[in-house]
Amino acid sequence: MQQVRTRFAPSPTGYMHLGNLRTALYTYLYARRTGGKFILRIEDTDQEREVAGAVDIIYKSMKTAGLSHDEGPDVGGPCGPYVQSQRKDTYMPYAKQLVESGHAYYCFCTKERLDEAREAAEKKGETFKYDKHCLRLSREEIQAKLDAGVPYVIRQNIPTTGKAGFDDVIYGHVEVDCDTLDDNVLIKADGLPTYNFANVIDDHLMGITHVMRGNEYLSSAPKYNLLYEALGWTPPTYVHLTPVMVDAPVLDESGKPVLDEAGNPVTGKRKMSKRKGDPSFEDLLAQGYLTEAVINYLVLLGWSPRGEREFYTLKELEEVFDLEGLSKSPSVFDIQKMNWFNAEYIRKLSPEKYLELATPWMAKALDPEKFDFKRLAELLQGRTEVFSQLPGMIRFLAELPEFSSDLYVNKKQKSTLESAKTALEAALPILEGIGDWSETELHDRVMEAIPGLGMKNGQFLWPLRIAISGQQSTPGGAFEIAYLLGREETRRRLRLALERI
RNA sequence: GACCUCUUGGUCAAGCGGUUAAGACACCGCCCUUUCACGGCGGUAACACGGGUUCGAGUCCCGUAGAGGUCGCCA
Repeated sequence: MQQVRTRFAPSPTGYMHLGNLRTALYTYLYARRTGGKFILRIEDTDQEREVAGAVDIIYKSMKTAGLSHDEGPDVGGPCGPYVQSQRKDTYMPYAKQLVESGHAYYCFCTKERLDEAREAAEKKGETFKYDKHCLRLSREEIQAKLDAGVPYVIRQNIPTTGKAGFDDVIYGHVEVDCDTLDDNVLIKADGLPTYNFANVIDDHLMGITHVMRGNEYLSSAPKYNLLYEALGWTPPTYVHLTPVMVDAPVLDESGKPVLDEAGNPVTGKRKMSKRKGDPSFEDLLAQGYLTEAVINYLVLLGWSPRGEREFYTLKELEEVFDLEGLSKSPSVFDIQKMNWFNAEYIRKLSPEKYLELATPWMAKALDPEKFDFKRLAELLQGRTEVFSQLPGMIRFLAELPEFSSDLYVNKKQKSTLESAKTALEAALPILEGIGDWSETELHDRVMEAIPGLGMKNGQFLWPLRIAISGQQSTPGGAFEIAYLLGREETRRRLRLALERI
């Protein structure tokens, strides 16, 4: 059997879409699973949209995601160059070949003429289709214009009758009437190929066996197959992947949320889009998501291993990924499940690794000189969903927040304003009598004193924690918080609380 | 508008003619507990609709509706 060759062919936009990353992931996994080759190709035939440094971002994202390619611009390979703008000269001969065989033709129509025609069609409520105007030109007329240097494009000559179709692994056989298809531009006036042409030529020349890409290409795939036929080539196996969606508030033209009769924002599903504020892979990493978690979540968004297992490393995915598990319908990116995956991966980190990753985030809220980050990290690890939440969780240690006395009242802990006051009054001397300010000392001295006060543990400890933290929930109990704050600050906060209660 | 595609709980999804229609996230309740979280146990919640085919349909076929995509000298 022929060796599988897959390719990921992004155009350099300056960031890695989550949808693109997932496509890259599936493409990579399929190659690895089958023992094939994974190729990276840069599709930069649109000179006007060039973004500086964008190609480096692609390399970087692929690298951090762990998707290593066997061939590509940076690592080379037998089918190079792997950047389309550097392959400029390879396309024209094929275009000319198609012109010779009647599958393509020169077109000298100006943009103005086309725009007018497009507008006119639109006004009549019709779909614009190029009218094959230039197909009627004689050989001599064409040559004359060419010699005169009239700008031209080369268009695909699509039959006016019959059907065009292709087979897709996910969607099966798809077929359309040729007369619904437009004569695409193959070679632009600047001499560079369009995507429509370049992808066919390059996929063939690079020996791509499985074309995996977003299903926005589903409607144009029949045209590509026509090209393969015209060139006498065997089409690749197509795998059209569903888009990654988000369920987000619908915005009107001015960017304001659309409201329903009740005044609630209307939400709707749409494709994820960086431009509309949805996070890219880089954004997620910057917010403190772990790449392993992102990969794991993403791979299951649109693909199912059909078991109950849902935790996979990249290595493990390379063993089990298949095309059969790919889904047909779009999937909605759910940040809650993403967070859950992230939290699970964070819990699995070694304490050392966690401390290392959490330190910069903790330092945004606390002075590392003044707080025991190691202990804090131990308390925080099981409670971290996303690292960016950390500063907000620990800021109270640096500065006591304003809080209402209502916080002292807790039914389950049997804590009332009165019992809280009693507890705090009793707590002060106990804490002041502690010699070694450690968690065990704090724990032991306080716990042995509570029964003598005729109180329940919760009745005493709840208000104590509230008094020194000012928050309903904290990453740790009263003893941990007291330890982290230190003797002086704990005493200061306790006195303050007694004044205010 | 035309063409193509899709449709199982709020979300991700299993299911490939016979199941009490899995599992996960989220949500709710209980337990554990000095808070929250973790963990354990339990719960609410789905086959878009209408016709067929069949002894039997979430699974096959046809309509309808809804959703997505395409209709660029962008990719």
